[in-house]
Amino acid sequence: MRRDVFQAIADPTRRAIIALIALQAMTPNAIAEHFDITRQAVSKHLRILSECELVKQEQQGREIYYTLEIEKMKQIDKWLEQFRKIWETRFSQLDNLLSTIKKQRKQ
Amino acid sequence: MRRDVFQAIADPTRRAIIALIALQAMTPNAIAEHFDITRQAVSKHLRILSECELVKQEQQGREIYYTLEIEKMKQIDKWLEQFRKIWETRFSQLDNLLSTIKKQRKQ
DNA sequence: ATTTTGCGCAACCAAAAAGTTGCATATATA
DNA sequence: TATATATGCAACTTTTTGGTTGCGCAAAAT
Repeated sequence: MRRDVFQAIADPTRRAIIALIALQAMTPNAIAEHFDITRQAVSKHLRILSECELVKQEQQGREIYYTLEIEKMKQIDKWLEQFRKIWETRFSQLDNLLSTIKKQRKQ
Repeated sequence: MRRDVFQAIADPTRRAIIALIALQAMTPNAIAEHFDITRQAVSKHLRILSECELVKQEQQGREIYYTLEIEKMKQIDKWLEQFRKIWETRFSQLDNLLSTIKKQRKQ
């Protein structure tokens, strides 16, 4: 089973769950109330998020609170780094171009 | 068909293609040479990337060069922003904690 | 003019994903 | 103790995905 962070955030429901529990730990039932799908479907999403270590569980009596492992999100940030470098370079190139034009106009 | 950037980067082959053409525009055949899949499979991936506007095509005779629309990648960056805020807050909280401990040790 | 090459598109297939219902289990509560 | 609640797990269904092969068309090369 191919389970990575990128696959985890591919599903819009999962992205919504992530954003939801980022603010505070929640139980599957509480999460399910925010969506039009059954609790079991939410549970499945949570299992996928667990499998790629994006969430962790905290048992509290018969309730299980799910919290976001925000550190794992940095993995996406890290992958994005290479592109951030490119768009920053392009921006500075544009910046150079603009200042060159400016100089030429002064002459 | 639900086509967004997050779904586009879910597939590892697609992520590799994105990284590949980020550096320079390439034709489907040239891209396919980097992988163990057929040109048609690459073509399909390129179509998905096109549909969510992550790549654009440039016809040159019978060849079609695919280039990355790097601006679109910022959409992921933007989504990540909300979490970046959280982990930066946590970091500064840890920072506060550490400096508090430091102060207490001095007393 | 004929052949080769580069490409997209359609049909098909197997595997995976996303959802459902039903059930078992453990913890609260009456 | 009996009942209600919170959850996970298994079986099943439908849709989506990632791949294939086979085609047709247009541009290059021969």
